[in-house]
This record gives sequence, C-alpha cells and structure tokens, in this order.
Amino acid sequence: MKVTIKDIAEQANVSTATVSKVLNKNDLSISKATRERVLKVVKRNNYIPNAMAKGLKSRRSNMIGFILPDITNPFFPELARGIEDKAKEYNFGVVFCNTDDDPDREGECFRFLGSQMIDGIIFASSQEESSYDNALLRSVPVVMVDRGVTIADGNVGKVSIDSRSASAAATQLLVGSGCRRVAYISAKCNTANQRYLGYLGALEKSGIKVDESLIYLGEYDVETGLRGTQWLLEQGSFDGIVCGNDLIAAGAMTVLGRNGLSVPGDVKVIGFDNIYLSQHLNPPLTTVEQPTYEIGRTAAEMLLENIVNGVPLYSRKLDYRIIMRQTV
Amino acid sequence: MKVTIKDIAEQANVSTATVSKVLNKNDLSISKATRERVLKVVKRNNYIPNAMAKGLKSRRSNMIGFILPDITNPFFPELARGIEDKAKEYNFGVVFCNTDDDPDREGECFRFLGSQMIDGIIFASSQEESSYDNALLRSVPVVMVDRGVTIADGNVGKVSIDSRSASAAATQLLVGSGCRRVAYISAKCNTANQRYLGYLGALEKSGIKVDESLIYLGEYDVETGLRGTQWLLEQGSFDGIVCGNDLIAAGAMTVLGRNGLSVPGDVKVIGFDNIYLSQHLNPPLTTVEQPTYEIGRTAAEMLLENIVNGVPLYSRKLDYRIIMRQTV
DNA sequence: TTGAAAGCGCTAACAC
DNA sequence: GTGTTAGCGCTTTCAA
Repeated sequence: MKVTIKDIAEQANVSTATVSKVLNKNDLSISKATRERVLKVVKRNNYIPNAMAKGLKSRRSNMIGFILPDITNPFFPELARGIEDKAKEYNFGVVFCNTDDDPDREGECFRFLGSQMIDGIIFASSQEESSYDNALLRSVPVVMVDRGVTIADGNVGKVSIDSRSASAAATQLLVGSGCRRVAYISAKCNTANQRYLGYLGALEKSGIKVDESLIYLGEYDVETGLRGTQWLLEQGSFDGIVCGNDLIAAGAMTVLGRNGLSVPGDVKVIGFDNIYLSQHLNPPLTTVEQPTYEIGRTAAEMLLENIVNGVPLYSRKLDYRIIMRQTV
Repeated sequence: MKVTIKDIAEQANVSTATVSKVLNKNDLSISKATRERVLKVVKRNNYIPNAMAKGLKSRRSNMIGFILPDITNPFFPELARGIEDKAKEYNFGVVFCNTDDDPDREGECFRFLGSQMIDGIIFASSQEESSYDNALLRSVPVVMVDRGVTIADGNVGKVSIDSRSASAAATQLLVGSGCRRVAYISAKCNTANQRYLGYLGALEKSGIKVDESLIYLGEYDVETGLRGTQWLLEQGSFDGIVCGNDLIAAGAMTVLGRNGLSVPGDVKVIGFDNIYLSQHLNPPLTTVEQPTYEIGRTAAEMLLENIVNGVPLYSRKLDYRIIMRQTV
C-alpha cells in the first residue's frame, strides 16, 4: 500500500500539517530538529506525495497538454522536445494528443484535457480556422504554435514564424535562380493559408502569372510529394517546385529521379522546415528552416509563465532562414 | 469559476450523489425524469467533472507515462503513436518523458511519474541494465519496449522483437551478398547487447573472424554514422556495414558518397528500424523493419489491460522482416 | 514552534 | 428512488 502523509506524521511524531510544511519549504517556523526528523522518515519510507490530492487542493496538476496533428510527422518531435524540455524546468509534465487534423478528434482532446487535469494547452493546428470548443478554450490558457488560428477572444498566445514571408522568400529564391514555371505542392487549405499567399505574392511581384495547373494540394506528407509531382509531370512542364514541407520535397525528388529529371539541373526544389534528414537526401535539400525546437520552448515558456506567474499571453514571431544546399 | 457537481445538484434539485450516479451510468435506480433533468443541467453548464477529485477517490488518473530516450529519434514517434492510439481507446492520456538515456533523468522521470499521477508506465530504455529505482518500479505496472532491460522481479511486461536474431539476419544478408569485411556501427553498449551479439554470431557462423578495427560504437544518431564511417575509412578496407539503426546508415551513406564510394557497388549497407525516410535515401536503404507502431499498440494494450482489468503482464515478441531495397 | 480542523470535488456505502 | 455522510491525501488558516 502507498504511504501517505499521515504515515509519515505518525512515524515522526508530528502532525500532518507539520510534514506538509517541511515538504513545501514552509520551513520558516519549523525547528531544525523536527524538520530533520521528518525528512529522515520521508526518506526512509521513500515517500512521494500524492499528486492528485495535492492538485485537488492547489487546483494545479503540473501537467500541460500538447495537441498536435501527428507526432509521426518529423516536424513535431522537435517541437515536442522543446516543449518538454522547458516544461521540465518548471516541473511540469506534458500530455500528448494526436488529432490527425480531424476536428472531431481535436474536440475530444480539448474535452479530455479540459477536465482540470491540465493547467494549460499548447495547440498546433494546421487548420486556419479551428473548430475547438470555445467554452473549453476559455477555461484554460492556450498557446498556439506554428500555423495557428488567429483567435479574437480569449486567453490565447501564439508563437510562430512569418510563414507568408518565408514562403515568399522560398519562391523568390527559385525565381531568382531562373525558374519561370514554379509549381507549388502543399497541404490542402483555404486561401487564407499564409504559405500559399506567400507563394502567390512572390510570383506576382516577379511578374509571373499564376498557373493553376502548377498547384497541387494534399497533405503534409511524402505521399503528397509523390502524387503531386506525378500529377505535375502529366500536366506539362515546370522548372521549380516550392514544397509545403520537407516531406513533400522528399517525395517530389523521388519521383523526379524516377523520371530521369535531374535536381537542380532540370527542376529546382525547395522544402520547408529543415527536418534533420533533409541534409541526407540526395542531393541535400535546400529548405526554409524554422527554429522548431525554439518555437516549442518559447511556447512552453510563455504558457508556463502565465500559469505559474500570471504573466499575460502574447504573440511572438521567431526568425526563419533559408538553408542553402544543393537543390536550387 | 469552475462549475462543480454541487452546482449541478443544486440547479437540478437533487443531491450530489444523484448527479454522480447518472454521470457514471449507475443509472439503474434513478428515475428517467431525474436523469434527464440532471443531464440537461449538466449540458447547460458545460459541466466537466474534476478529474483530480475523481482520481483521488478512485485511485486512478487515466494517465500513463511513456519514458523514452528521445522523441526526436524517428524511431520513437511511431512507437508513441501506437501507444497513444491504443490509450485513447481506453480513454487514457499519455505523458512523455525524454531521458536522453541519462540514468539521472530516468530517475527523475520515474519520480515525477511515480506520484500516483500515473497509472502505469511504458519504458523504452536503451540501457541493457537500467538504473531506475526499483522501489518506484514496483508500485506501478511497467511494460518495457524495444531494447529492454530484463527484470527479474516485479510487475513488468515486455514487448519487442528478437533483436539478436534480427541483427544476425542483417549480417548474414551482407555475408551472403559476398561481403567478407563486414563493419558494425551502432550505439555504445555492454557486450550483452543483443544486436551486437547477433552480428558476432552471424560472423562466426560464416567462419569470418571478428575484426575489432571494423567496429565503431557511438550513439543511435546520424553523427555516429558520419564519424564511424570516417573512422572506418581511416582504419582500412571494408565492404559492408551493419548499422545499428537507419539514422546511422544515413550518416554512413553520406560519408561513403563524399569519398566516392558507391553503394552497394563498393560497400553494402543495411539499416535497422525502417524509418519512413529510409526509402527516400539515395539509393533507398535496405533495412530490418520492426513493427514499431504495432509494438507501441501492443505494449499499451498489455499495460492498460493490466490496469483496467487486472490481466497479468507478460513477455511478447513480435516479428521483424528485412526490407530489400537497393543498398545490398 | 506545532497541531486541529476545515475543505478541495468527487464517489460509494448505507439509510430513508 | 434519492439523500446523508464519510472519506480519498493534501494544504492552510487559526488557535494553542
């Protein structure tokens, strides 16, 4: 059976109140002798306070939730690690919820995490417009990361890069390298999508007309890169591809290779995210790097500062940069 | 302010006990009218029971912990996903703890999760011999995954593949393809390590003498592949590399390429894990596939069945297979 | 310097 | 059918 504060109190010949005080460093008024006696008993019994009882009292669980599309997408582990590392500093745990971008599952996650088992939420949604329950949202602080919903009301923070400008820069790089027929393969999304807007904007700025037959929308996965490139090949000619992420780029390069097209000779390609393996693609992938780990840390810090010290949430943009390798 | 069961009881003109009963489907003795009245009030107030209070009573948090080396290693997200998907089926959440294989951090994790905030633990240790606190371990059911400690005592389950035989098979494949000087690059470990033993065994069985200058031990990362191969190149000649995982293989191929060595012409290489990107390496990587996602699911199921239904833990081996691609 | 007691929100006997 | 009550293990006034 688990040992409780009461057992410790008895063995140390003090009240539970006293034990509680020494354990929580409300030591100021406890005599050194008592304190040491208590501590000894605690150690001897390998006593760990029951977190639920503690939480019930303090209304704090020391757990935050991380709601994300899919931890299997290599962009997210970095983010997760940043979050967890920071959380540990505050002595918080983090609970993961994969949603596969399914609004129903997002709802479930919010409900699951909303049961006061969680002190706050970090939310990575790939939807521009999210469908979570506003009521739940309002009861817990939330920080959005990456491509995030812009939320008018509520206690919501945000940390991300300027996706639109990053995507524009990627597109410009291709155009600047001589591409005239620049394709775009990314995840499905409404027209408000920042990356898409960046691509469009850069093209227009360069006086290149947007061609619908150069745009393929799917998911943020390798499959989409495969299918999209195959589709482009059937549509006609192109000399560059702006990819929604590195996974898509990997798929694209695979299909290009299969069809005897050389990169960057025949087609230039640029990715997004700079996942660890992009440098080991062949040729190494030129890509837009997000400070993914840092985004996670920053988001966690913002959330935790809010929870622990009441610091208000806010919106923060981090820097991106283009990693020049050999596909452009 | 949060709405409690008491608020609901008042608004519905019943006792808290009644509310509790209808909410927990101890409906049998509640009149339909009352039930509906209660439910209406619950909905109107968007009431969610406080999980901590519930947990304090029921001694169950509906949370399990997942202790792993590093979620950033692409082997683990798959595993994590398997765990989480299964956990959701049981209405459990999962808390992640990265340890970087640091025994101190493992200890911290166990302590953190041991505070009865967690009903069970899934533990992926790359240590053969683990340093967690046995006392803690004994208080909560634990299932080991992947390369796991064999624990004599306690309430411990295990799910994995037969690493030794898998590693032997990989080595044999190279030997069978004509390799005579087969190198081994993997993570540091004591000689008990199953993968290492498999490599050794296969070599001996083929009558090939083990050559110390063909063995490099580091971490399970790309860096190790890079450094190990560089080191091998300085040592002398070799015609095959058995890699501890796909990350190492990716690093190895990068260095081989840089040095003008062709794969599989000059050197054959085989990986381990079949992470999603191994097929997009150039050339696509031949590797040993573990049913990673399935291992996660199975482990979670075993753990949860133990927690929820008292089913005893046990040891389970899943099948591996070699994925033939173009590096052998 | 220490302890008694109330109460966090919920559940489960047991009583009515 | 429904309500009363006694805790679950902990923290925190307040009194001694």
